[in-house]
Amino acid sequence: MKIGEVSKRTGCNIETIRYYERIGVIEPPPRKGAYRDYGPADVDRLRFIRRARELGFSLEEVQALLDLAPRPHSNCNRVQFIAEQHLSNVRAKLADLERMELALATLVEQCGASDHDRCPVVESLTGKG
Amino acid sequence: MKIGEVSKRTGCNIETIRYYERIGVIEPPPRKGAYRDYGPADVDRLRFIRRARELGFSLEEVQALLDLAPRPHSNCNRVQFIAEQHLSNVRAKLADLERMELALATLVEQCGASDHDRCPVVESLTGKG
DNA sequence: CTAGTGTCTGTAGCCACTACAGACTCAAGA
DNA sequence: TCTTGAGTCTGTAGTGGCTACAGACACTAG
Repeated sequence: MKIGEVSKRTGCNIETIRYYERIGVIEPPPRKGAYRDYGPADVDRLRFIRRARELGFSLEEVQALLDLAPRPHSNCNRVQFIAEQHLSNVRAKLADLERMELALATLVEQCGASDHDRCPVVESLTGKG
Repeated sequence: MKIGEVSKRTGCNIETIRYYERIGVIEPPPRKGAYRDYGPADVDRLRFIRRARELGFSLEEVQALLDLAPRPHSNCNRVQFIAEQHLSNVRAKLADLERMELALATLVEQCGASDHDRCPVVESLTGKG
Protein backbone atom coordinates (compact mmCIF):
# COMPACT_ATOMS: atom_id res chain seq x y z
CA MET A 1 0.00 0.00 0.00
CA LYS A 2 1.39 3.38 -0.92
CA ILE A 3 1.32 6.43 1.29
CA GLY A 4 -1.61 8.04 -0.52
CA GLU A 5 -3.78 5.02 0.15
CA VAL A 6 -2.74 4.96 3.80
CA SER A 7 -3.57 8.62 4.03
CA LYS A 8 -7.07 7.99 2.69
CA ARG A 9 -7.67 5.06 5.02
CA THR A 10 -6.43 6.74 8.17
CA GLY A 11 -7.37 10.35 7.63
CA CYS A 12 -3.78 11.37 8.39
CA ASN A 13 -2.41 13.49 5.65
CA ILE A 14 0.65 12.43 3.73
CA GLU A 15 3.00 15.03 5.13
CA THR A 16 1.91 14.10 8.63
CA ILE A 17 2.62 10.42 8.07
CA ARG A 18 6.13 11.20 6.90
CA TYR A 19 6.52 13.56 9.82
CA TYR A 20 5.57 10.80 12.25
CA GLU A 21 8.17 8.58 10.65
CA ARG A 22 10.80 11.29 10.92
CA ILE A 23 10.24 11.82 14.62
CA GLY A 24 10.01 8.10 15.30
CA VAL A 25 6.32 7.71 16.14
CA ILE A 26 6.05 5.11 13.40
CA GLU A 27 8.74 2.85 11.97
CA PRO A 28 10.07 3.48 8.47
CA PRO A 29 8.23 0.93 6.35
CA PRO A 30 10.06 -1.17 3.77
CA ARG A 31 10.33 0.16 0.24
CA LYS A 32 8.89 -1.22 -2.95
CA GLY A 33 11.25 0.42 -5.40
CA ALA A 34 11.51 4.03 -4.32
CA TYR A 35 8.16 4.13 -2.53
CA ARG A 36 7.19 3.35 1.04
CA ASP A 37 5.19 0.14 1.23
CA TYR A 38 2.76 0.01 4.12
CA GLY A 39 0.78 -2.91 5.52
CA PRO A 40 -2.47 -3.15 7.50
CA ALA A 41 -0.62 -2.90 10.82
CA ASP A 42 0.61 0.54 9.83
CA VAL A 43 -2.92 1.61 9.07
CA ASP A 44 -4.02 0.40 12.51
CA ARG A 45 -1.20 2.21 14.21
CA LEU A 46 -1.94 5.45 12.42
CA ARG A 47 -5.62 5.17 13.26
CA PHE A 48 -4.69 4.68 16.88
CA ILE A 49 -2.52 7.77 16.75
CA ARG A 50 -5.21 9.79 15.10
CA ARG A 51 -7.82 8.85 17.65
CA ALA A 52 -5.50 9.55 20.53
CA ARG A 53 -4.66 12.94 19.01
CA GLU A 54 -8.36 13.68 18.67
CA LEU A 55 -8.65 13.07 22.39
CA GLY A 56 -5.93 15.64 22.84
CA PHE A 57 -3.07 13.36 23.86
CA SER A 58 0.34 14.79 22.99
CA LEU A 59 2.52 12.78 20.63
CA GLU A 60 4.72 11.91 23.58
CA GLU A 61 1.73 10.44 25.39
CA VAL A 62 0.67 8.68 22.23
CA GLN A 63 4.11 7.11 22.05
CA ALA A 64 3.76 5.88 25.60
CA LEU A 65 0.30 4.48 24.90
CA LEU A 66 1.55 2.73 21.79
CA ASP A 67 4.34 1.14 23.78
CA LEU A 68 1.84 -0.12 26.35
CA ALA A 69 -0.94 -1.12 23.99
CA PRO A 70 0.43 -4.50 22.85
CA ARG A 71 -0.11 -5.91 26.38
CA PRO A 72 -3.20 -4.09 27.55
CA HIS A 73 -3.78 -6.63 30.30
CA SER A 74 -0.56 -6.08 32.20
CA ASN A 75 -0.30 -2.40 31.37
CA CYS A 76 -3.82 -1.23 32.03
CA ASN A 77 -2.79 0.59 35.20
CA ARG A 78 -0.17 2.60 33.43
CA VAL A 79 -2.52 3.36 30.56
CA GLN A 80 -5.12 4.46 33.04
CA PHE A 81 -2.59 6.68 34.74
CA ILE A 82 -1.69 8.42 31.50
CA ALA A 83 -5.34 8.86 30.64
CA GLU A 84 -6.15 10.27 34.08
CA GLN A 85 -3.28 12.70 33.94
CA HIS A 86 -4.40 13.85 30.55
CA LEU A 87 -7.97 14.14 31.72
CA SER A 88 -6.93 16.46 34.49
CA ASN A 89 -5.02 18.60 31.98
CA VAL A 90 -8.09 18.74 29.81
CA ARG A 91 -10.16 19.80 32.78
CA ALA A 92 -7.69 22.54 33.64
CA LYS A 93 -7.83 23.87 30.10
CA LEU A 94 -11.59 23.64 30.19
CA ALA A 95 -11.64 25.75 33.32
CA ASP A 96 -9.37 28.34 31.66
CA LEU A 97 -11.56 28.51 28.62
CA GLU A 98 -14.69 28.79 30.71
CA ARG A 99 -13.22 31.75 32.53
CA MET A 100 -12.41 33.34 29.19
CA GLU A 101 -15.84 32.59 27.85
CA LEU A 102 -17.53 34.19 30.80
CA ALA A 103 -15.38 37.30 30.69
CA LEU A 104 -15.80 37.71 26.94
CA ALA A 105 -19.51 37.04 26.96
CA THR A 106 -19.99 39.64 29.66
CA LEU A 107 -17.99 42.22 27.75
CA VAL A 108 -19.72 41.57 24.48
CA GLU A 109 -23.08 41.82 26.16
CA GLN A 110 -22.19 45.10 27.84
CA CYS A 111 -20.95 46.30 24.50
CA GLY A 112 -24.31 45.57 22.90
CA ALA A 113 -26.17 47.33 25.70
CA SER A 114 -23.83 50.29 25.84
CA ASP A 115 -24.63 53.66 24.30
CA HIS A 116 -21.13 53.48 22.88
CA ASP A 117 -19.93 56.53 24.74
CA ARG A 118 -17.36 54.21 26.19
CA CYS A 119 -16.30 50.82 24.92
CA PRO A 120 -16.51 48.21 27.69
CA VAL A 121 -14.04 45.94 25.95
CA VAL A 122 -11.38 48.61 25.64
CA GLU A 123 -12.08 49.86 29.13
CA SER A 124 -11.70 46.43 30.59
CA LEU A 125 -8.40 45.88 28.84
CA THR A 126 -7.15 49.33 29.72
CA GLY A 127 -8.20 49.37 33.38
CA LYS A 128 -5.56 49.65 36.08
CA GLY A 129 -5.06 46.37 37.87
CA MET B 1 12.30 52.88 33.33
CA LYS B 2 14.40 49.89 32.34
CA ILE B 3 13.05 46.69 30.92
CA GLY B 4 13.31 44.77 34.18
CA GLU B 5 11.10 47.28 35.92
CA VAL B 6 8.58 47.17 33.09
CA SER B 7 8.59 43.40 33.31
CA LYS B 8 7.79 43.55 37.02
CA ARG B 9 5.02 46.07 36.54
CA THR B 10 3.33 44.34 33.66
CA GLY B 11 3.93 40.69 34.36
CA CYS B 12 5.32 40.26 30.85
CA ASN B 13 8.68 38.69 30.94
CA ILE B 14 11.69 40.45 29.53
CA GLU B 15 12.19 38.21 26.56
CA THR B 16 8.54 38.58 25.67
CA ILE B 17 8.72 42.37 25.76
CA ARG B 18 11.67 42.34 23.39
CA TYR B 19 9.83 39.83 21.24
CA TYR B 20 6.82 42.14 21.01
CA GLU B 21 9.12 44.92 19.91
CA ARG B 22 10.74 42.72 17.30
CA ILE B 23 7.43 41.77 15.72
CA GLY B 24 6.08 45.30 15.92
CA VAL B 25 3.40 44.92 18.58
CA ILE B 26 5.11 47.68 20.55
CA GLU B 27 7.29 50.49 19.30
CA PRO B 28 11.02 50.45 20.01
CA PRO B 29 11.41 52.82 22.95
CA PRO B 30 14.16 55.45 23.02
CA ARG B 31 17.48 54.52 24.56
CA LYS B 32 19.18 55.91 27.60
CA GLY B 33 22.74 54.96 26.80
CA ALA B 34 22.58 51.38 25.64
CA TYR B 35 19.39 50.51 27.47
CA ARG B 36 15.77 50.75 26.45
CA ASP B 37 13.99 53.53 28.33
CA TYR B 38 10.28 52.97 28.81
CA GLY B 39 7.58 55.32 30.01
CA PRO B 40 4.21 54.80 31.69
CA ALA B 41 2.41 54.57 28.35
CA ASP B 42 4.47 51.51 27.49
CA VAL B 43 3.47 49.91 30.75
CA ASP B 44 -0.18 50.57 29.95
CA ARG B 45 0.16 49.13 26.49
CA LEU B 46 1.86 45.99 27.74
CA ARG B 47 -0.79 45.52 30.39
CA PHE B 48 -3.44 45.83 27.72
CA ILE B 49 -1.67 43.21 25.65
CA ARG B 50 -1.30 40.91 28.60
CA ARG B 51 -4.96 41.12 29.50
CA ALA B 52 -6.07 40.53 25.97
CA ARG B 53 -3.74 37.53 25.71
CA GLU B 54 -5.21 36.16 28.92
CA LEU B 55 -8.60 36.35 27.26
CA GLY B 56 -7.14 34.27 24.47
CA PHE B 57 -6.92 36.92 21.76
CA SER B 58 -4.19 36.24 19.23
CA LEU B 59 -1.44 38.82 18.86
CA GLU B 60 -2.96 39.77 15.53
CA GLU B 61 -6.26 40.48 17.21
CA VAL B 62 -4.47 42.33 19.98
CA GLN B 63 -2.83 44.51 17.33
CA ALA B 64 -6.21 45.29 15.86
CA LEU B 65 -7.65 46.12 19.28
CA LEU B 66 -4.70 48.36 20.06
CA ASP B 67 -5.22 50.21 16.81
CA LEU B 68 -8.89 50.74 17.67
CA ALA B 69 -8.50 51.46 21.36
CA PRO B 70 -7.44 55.12 21.16
CA ARG B 71 -10.92 56.03 19.87
CA PRO B 72 -13.16 53.58 21.64
CA HIS B 73 -16.23 55.67 20.91
CA SER B 74 -16.08 55.58 17.15
CA ASN B 75 -14.61 52.08 16.99
CA CYS B 76 -16.76 50.25 19.46
CA ASN B 77 -18.57 48.35 16.74
CA ARG B 78 -15.37 46.99 15.30
CA VAL B 79 -14.04 46.13 18.73
CA GLN B 80 -17.26 44.34 19.47
CA PHE B 81 -17.00 42.44 16.21
CA ILE B 82 -13.50 41.22 17.02
CA ALA B 83 -14.57 40.23 20.50
CA GLU B 84 -17.63 38.38 19.20
CA GLN B 85 -15.60 36.52 16.64
CA HIS B 86 -13.14 35.52 19.28
CA LEU B 87 -15.90 34.50 21.62
CA SER B 88 -17.28 32.13 19.05
CA ASN B 89 -13.82 30.61 18.59
CA VAL B 90 -13.54 30.16 22.31
CA ARG B 91 -16.92 28.47 22.35
CA ALA B 92 -15.89 26.13 19.57
CA LYS B 93 -12.76 25.14 21.45
CA LEU B 94 -14.81 24.71 24.56
CA ALA B 95 -17.11 22.32 22.74
CA ASP B 96 -14.11 20.35 21.47
CA LEU B 97 -12.64 20.09 24.92
CA GLU B 98 -15.96 19.07 26.40
CA ARG B 99 -16.19 16.25 23.90
CA MET B 100 -12.71 15.15 24.86
CA GLU B 101 -13.48 15.42 28.51
CA LEU B 102 -16.57 13.27 28.20
CA ALA B 103 -14.82 10.59 26.16
CA LEU B 104 -11.82 10.50 28.46
CA ALA B 105 -13.85 10.48 31.64
CA THR B 106 -15.92 7.59 30.33
CA LEU B 107 -12.83 5.62 29.42
CA VAL B 108 -11.09 6.26 32.71
CA GLU B 109 -14.19 5.24 34.59
CA GLN B 110 -14.56 2.04 32.61
CA CYS B 111 -10.91 1.41 33.25
CA GLY B 112 -11.42 1.66 36.99
CA ALA B 113 -14.41 -0.65 36.89
CA SER B 114 -12.80 -3.15 34.56
CA ASP B 115 -11.32 -6.44 35.73
CA HIS B 116 -8.35 -5.50 33.57
CA ASP B 117 -8.73 -8.47 31.27
CA ARG B 118 -9.04 -5.88 28.58
CA CYS B 119 -8.05 -2.24 28.70
CA PRO B 120 -10.94 0.01 27.66
CA VAL B 121 -8.62 2.85 26.71
CA VAL B 122 -6.51 0.73 24.40
CA GLU B 123 -9.59 -0.95 22.99
CA SER B 124 -11.21 2.33 22.23
CA LEU B 125 -8.15 3.63 20.45
CA THR B 126 -7.65 0.39 18.59
CA GLY B 127 -11.27 -0.19 17.51
CA LYS B 128 -12.11 -0.24 13.82
CA GLY B 129 -13.94 2.90 12.78
C1' DC C 1 7.71 6.97 -25.81
C1' DT C 2 5.26 10.26 -23.55
C1' DA C 3 2.18 12.45 -20.47
C1' DG C 4 0.46 12.75 -16.14
C1' DT C 5 0.02 11.49 -11.48
C1' DG C 6 2.11 10.20 -7.42
C1' DT C 7 5.95 10.10 -4.49
C1' DC C 8 10.57 11.42 -2.93
C1' DT C 9 13.88 14.51 0.03
C1' DG C 10 14.83 18.62 2.23
C1' DT C 11 13.78 22.88 3.96
C1' DA C 12 11.14 26.67 5.77
C1' DG C 13 7.03 28.55 7.86
C1' DC C 14 3.27 28.87 11.44
C1' DC C 15 2.21 30.72 16.68
C1' DA C 16 3.79 32.80 20.86
C1' DC C 17 6.96 32.48 23.18
C1' DT C 18 11.33 30.66 25.89
C1' DA C 19 16.13 29.79 26.59
C1' DC C 20 20.27 30.23 26.02
C1' DA C 21 25.48 32.18 24.75
C1' DG C 22 28.55 35.58 24.96
C1' DA C 23 29.30 40.39 25.01
C1' DC C 24 28.31 44.78 26.95
C1' DT C 25 26.99 48.56 30.29
C1' DC C 26 26.36 50.83 34.30
C1' DA C 27 26.03 52.06 39.28
C1' DA C 28 27.86 51.30 43.79
C1' DG C 29 31.44 50.30 46.92
C1' DA C 30 36.60 49.83 48.22
C1' DT D 1 40.29 54.66 39.93
C1' DC D 2 39.28 50.07 39.82
C1' DT D 3 36.48 46.21 40.48
C1' DT D 4 32.53 43.63 41.11
C1' DG D 5 28.21 42.04 40.03
C1' DA D 6 23.64 42.62 38.49
C1' DG D 7 21.27 43.91 34.62
C1' DT D 8 20.90 44.41 29.78
C1' DC D 9 22.22 43.79 24.96
C1' DT D 10 22.01 41.06 20.28
C1' DG D 11 21.37 37.03 17.89
C1' DT D 12 20.11 32.46 17.36
C1' DA D 13 17.85 28.15 18.18
C1' DG D 14 14.36 25.38 20.31
C1' DT D 15 9.33 24.08 21.54
C1' DG D 16 4.81 21.15 19.37
C1' DG D 17 2.51 19.45 15.65
C1' DC D 18 2.05 19.96 11.84
C1' DT D 19 1.70 22.27 6.82
C1' DA D 20 3.51 23.92 2.50
C1' DC D 21 6.28 24.27 -0.66
C1' DA D 22 10.40 23.36 -4.50
C1' DG D 23 12.47 20.57 -7.47
C1' DA D 24 13.64 15.98 -8.56
C1' DC D 25 12.38 11.32 -9.36
C1' DA D 26 9.27 6.92 -10.19
C1' DC D 27 5.87 4.59 -12.11
C1' DT D 28 1.76 3.46 -15.07
C1' DA D 29 -1.53 3.75 -18.85
C1' DG D 30 -2.13 4.61 -23.40
